[in-house]
Amino acid sequence: MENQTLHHDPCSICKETYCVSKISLFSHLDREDMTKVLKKIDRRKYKKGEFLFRPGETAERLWIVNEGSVKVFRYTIDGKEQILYLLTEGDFLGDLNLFKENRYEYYSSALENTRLCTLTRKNFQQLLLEVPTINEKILAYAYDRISSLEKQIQTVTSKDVSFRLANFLLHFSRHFGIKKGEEIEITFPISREDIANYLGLTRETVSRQLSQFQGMNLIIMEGNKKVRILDIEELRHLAADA
Amino acid sequence: MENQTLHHDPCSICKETYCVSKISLFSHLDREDMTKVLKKIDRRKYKKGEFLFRPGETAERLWIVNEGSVKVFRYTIDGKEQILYLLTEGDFLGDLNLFKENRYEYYSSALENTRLCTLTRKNFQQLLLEVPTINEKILAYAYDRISSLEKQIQTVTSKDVSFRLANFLLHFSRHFGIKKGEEIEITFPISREDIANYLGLTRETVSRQLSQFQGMNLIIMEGNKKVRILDIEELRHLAADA
DNA sequence: CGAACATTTGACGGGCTTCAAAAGTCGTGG
DNA sequence: CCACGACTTTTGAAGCCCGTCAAATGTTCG
Repeated sequence: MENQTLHHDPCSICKETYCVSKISLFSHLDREDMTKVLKKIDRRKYKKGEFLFRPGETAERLWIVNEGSVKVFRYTIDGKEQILYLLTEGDFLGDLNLFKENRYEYYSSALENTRLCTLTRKNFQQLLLEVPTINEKILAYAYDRISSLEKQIQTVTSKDVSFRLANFLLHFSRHFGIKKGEEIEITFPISREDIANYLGLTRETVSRQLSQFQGMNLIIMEGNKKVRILDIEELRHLAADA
Repeated sequence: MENQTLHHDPCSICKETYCVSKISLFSHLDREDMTKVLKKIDRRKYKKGEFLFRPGETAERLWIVNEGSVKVFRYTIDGKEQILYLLTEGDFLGDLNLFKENRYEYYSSALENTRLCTLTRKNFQQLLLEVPTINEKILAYAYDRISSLEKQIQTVTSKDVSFRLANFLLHFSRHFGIKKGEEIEITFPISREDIANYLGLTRETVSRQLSQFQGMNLIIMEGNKKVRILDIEELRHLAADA
């Protein structure tokens, strides 16, 4: 057996650094700086449906998704959920809130059982002083987030449901897709209703459009959480994704 | 006459610093730093309809609207304009593009005859070194822009046209509104079609909803570019604006 | 295995889009 | 300053698509 070094299991080290090394904010750091970050981190577990925070609570933490997924949402005037962000492994949340004293304006809850790494405001600010390169990363991230919101606006203002849903499927296939031969298999952490709330539609409409995609041989649905993409070219075409 | 100091007209100084002092990026600067900025600025005029830039052009400038207004937009798959930003006096554009080497992904054109102040990439980067406080302002600005995009998503995903348009009118009354007694008078730089493209609707729908607002005695329309708001309370109510 | 929950499917109604035409507005040149 | 033409806006009518409500089917998890 290769157990000689079990007391020094590389995997335990690996796991320790895990949430830190996989987010873009920190992934460029060397071993030494990485350790500085690690020491400041709290680990938390949330069960499916539990809230990370609610509107009005003071924003005090940087949240990093280590395992699982999380949604960020508000309610529209007609009482429907509007999902703004879907976060998965390596995504983070709350960084910009730490540059001002302020309160959350939306809800966040776990979509499945989820592990998070968090940094308090104090620790985060201290870190910025110790490792100034993180500042640049934050600006780059803000820029990405703006681009993605701009894209989401373009998606949700479109009247065309197939366009919206095709965009959604492509977006998710990049995050969750696993290539299996010609096909791409996606396992969603979210329900039809969540998809609908993300796209500003109803669950029935999402359901109908997915069935139609299946009828067109673009996808095959397996159970409620799995989709196999058969014809990604045609899906790209529908999504006007060049 | 009060012409003794005409050779030293305070207004000419005022005008020189104008575009610089009125944008949030620079408004906190002292006289000395302000002068550093001023020296680097180019002034440009654009006629109504002229393009500031188009997709694919390299992003090389920070744009500041000194007088007039500008729209930033893309086209949807069905060939309709989707307006992302409407900028007026004191707004600026292109700052985040200067942190990366990149190209514009949208169009920008003048909505009326417009004066702009611009800074080249080189001058902007030099300025950041000379006046580091500007960095913080940029992050604060990015945060605001994210908030406003999030709000726009909430607006455009709403099915309710009166909600969307009420939000739009309130948004504009803050920028363009002039209080006249009980009323607020707004002079739009944009057409009905532009409003529609901003809200993801058609010009007919916007037209009909404005007529309905007029019928409800919330507004009075005068010509095509002027609206007087009679009952801002009810408009706020419709916009779910607390 | 069964109950709670999620998804699918169908039928219907309403509101926005589309197409079309009329009315209004704006700018230009005489 | 007025008149004309181009353009924008308004209004009307019809059609389609999504939302809503309801019921059936499927799925998940204790």
